[in-house]
Amino acid sequence: MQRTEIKHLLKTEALSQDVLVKGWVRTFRNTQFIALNDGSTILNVQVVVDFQNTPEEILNKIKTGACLSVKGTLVPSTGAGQSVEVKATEIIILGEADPEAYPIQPKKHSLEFLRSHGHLRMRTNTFSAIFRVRHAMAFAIHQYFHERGYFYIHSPIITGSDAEGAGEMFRVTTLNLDNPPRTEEGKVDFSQDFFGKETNLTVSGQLQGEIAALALGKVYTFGPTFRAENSNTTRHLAEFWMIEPEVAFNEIEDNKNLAEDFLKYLVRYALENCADDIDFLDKRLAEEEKQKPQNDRRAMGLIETLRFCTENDFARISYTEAIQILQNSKQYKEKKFQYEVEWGKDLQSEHERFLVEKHFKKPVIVGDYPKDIKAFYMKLNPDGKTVAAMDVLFPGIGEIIGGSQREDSTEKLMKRMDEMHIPAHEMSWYLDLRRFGSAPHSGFGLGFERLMLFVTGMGNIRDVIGFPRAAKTIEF
RNA sequence: UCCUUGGUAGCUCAGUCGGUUAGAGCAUCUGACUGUUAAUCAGAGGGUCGCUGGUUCAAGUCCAGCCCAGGGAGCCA
Repeated sequence: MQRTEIKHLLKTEALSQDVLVKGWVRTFRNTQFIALNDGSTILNVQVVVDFQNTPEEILNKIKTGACLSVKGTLVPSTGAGQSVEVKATEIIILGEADPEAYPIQPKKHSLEFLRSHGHLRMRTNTFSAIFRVRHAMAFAIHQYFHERGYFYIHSPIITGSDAEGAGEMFRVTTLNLDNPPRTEEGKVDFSQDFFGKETNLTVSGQLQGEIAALALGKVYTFGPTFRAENSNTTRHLAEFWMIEPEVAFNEIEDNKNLAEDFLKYLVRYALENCADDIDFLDKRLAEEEKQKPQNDRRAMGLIETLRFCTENDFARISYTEAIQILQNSKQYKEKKFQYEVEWGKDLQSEHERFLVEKHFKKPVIVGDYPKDIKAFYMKLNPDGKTVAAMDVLFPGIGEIIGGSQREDSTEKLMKRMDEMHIPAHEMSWYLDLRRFGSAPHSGFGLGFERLMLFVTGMGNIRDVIGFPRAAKTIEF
């Protein structure tokens, strides 16, 4: 007999037909009612046990976490919580779960506790919901770009370029670290390493994306990204997934339009395609918020926040305007900001949060940053002081997207590289993109897990990736 | 890396001014009940108080160092 997935079973008309379901016990109530879940949906199916005619040794093994195969008939439920249920005729224990030893019991567990039992946490409602949504978001990303004629580019994981300038890198080597070969000056001789030079894990697929965009027009990458920063926060990982579209002929405004349309599409996709899971996560968040003091609570619930995001235009301001808004704020005048607000200095988290959560109360795109606080490849504006950069700031998360129009003038790019001490000889291929058939082009990077934080309402980035890698954290 | 708050039963936490035998809820086990929705009721078992050292007649409680975790900051997506 074919197994029916619970997701489909719950939408089936109950006509006392024979069915086979398999799944894991969530709770066993009253020696009679099993809440069974098989991961296909957050919803459980209720299995009704004829306990008087079921052997004791089977009944004793129906415990939270145990895996069952159940044959029975699908009937309308007389109970209130569900429309259909399975009257069991045969129960087979596929895998026992000793309740004395199994850590996941039908009670509220803290996220920290579940994080420390990472191999079992996907069996909970919260985490199964998160990972179904994560799949849906990954799928929606490909669908969005595919429908619009973008090409998916596989940027390399190992890079020989050390000029990407996005933080600390993980070294890739096959050299014997106990006794590496040395040059005459006593330095490690990387010419004897596997690739014949120093290599690292990628910190960005952007530069390769630019190569592809200036040939194929519209491209994107979606892959793992590695940063060896010793950062210990709720929004940083050492290994994370990043989406980086890169588009020839797009100028900075086109880039902002793409970012806004893309994010709204993804959020709408989650609302439309993950309703049960989002609904659960909405309730979970509401429960969690209840525990907090009144003025620490979010202004809106999860679903409300997501709808709001899809229905309203993002605010768009320049860095210079942002500084003015901050300097005219009550907080600034009352010296409530810990860090200085001054043209030329980067916006701090507290400033970004003020703009998004207090002033505009919606997503904000900040553009035209001072050139000195941004990367060398960003296009210099006519004022000679700012660059065509853009950061998309989201409530509760901060920077979810960072992007820019790229400098397409060989001369200006070389000047910037010189000023920022980036060795031109190592980047000749990058300069060639400007030297031959240069074109205006733009792109951005979206942190996949930061998107996941927003869509699921979770607070810690380690809870929206299956197997988090961070400083001093690597398991499984 | 810095700041900050924590570490007490399987989990979540309480533990007063340093003072007798370290408590509660949930989970677990046993029994009762049997159309329940994290079922309910009764009872039972369960502790290296993060680790090391110090102060003291006496330390879960005070002090120092270390380890681990949460939150915030920096860096960034």
